[in-house]
Amino acid sequence: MARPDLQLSHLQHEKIEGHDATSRICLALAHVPPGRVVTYGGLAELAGLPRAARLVGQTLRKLPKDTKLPWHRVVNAQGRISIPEPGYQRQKRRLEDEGITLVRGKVDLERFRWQP
DNA sequence: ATATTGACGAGTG
DNA sequence: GCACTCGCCAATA
Repeated sequence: MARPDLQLSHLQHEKIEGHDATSRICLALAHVPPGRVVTYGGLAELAGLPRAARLVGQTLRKLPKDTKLPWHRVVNAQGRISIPEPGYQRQKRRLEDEGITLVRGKVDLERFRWQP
């Protein structure tokens, strides 16, 4: 992995192709707008890596704590937060701060899923 | 080079 | 809804 955490300013107009898996995932993630969410599998597809949902999880897991990337906008296919405490609370808080509410522990994907 | 490991997902009972 | 299995795939060990 050449670049574990790319800076947003460097991502904006960069092409997806030609990067390693980690970079492509970060690039795709940087495009997910506030107030919307994507699933791990969905992000993998956006990154051009179909069926690499687990790789997305593995990649997000090691992002630096102070990353500017919207890691919190990624939930699992059931709309549930997929990380253990204390991360769970951190992510939930961040989502709610963007107006994304969790009903019975789940995000309503019908309403908040982002589709470019 | 082989085996294990998941912030996963779809299918089944 | 819950528990389990199986397939997936790159990173790690």
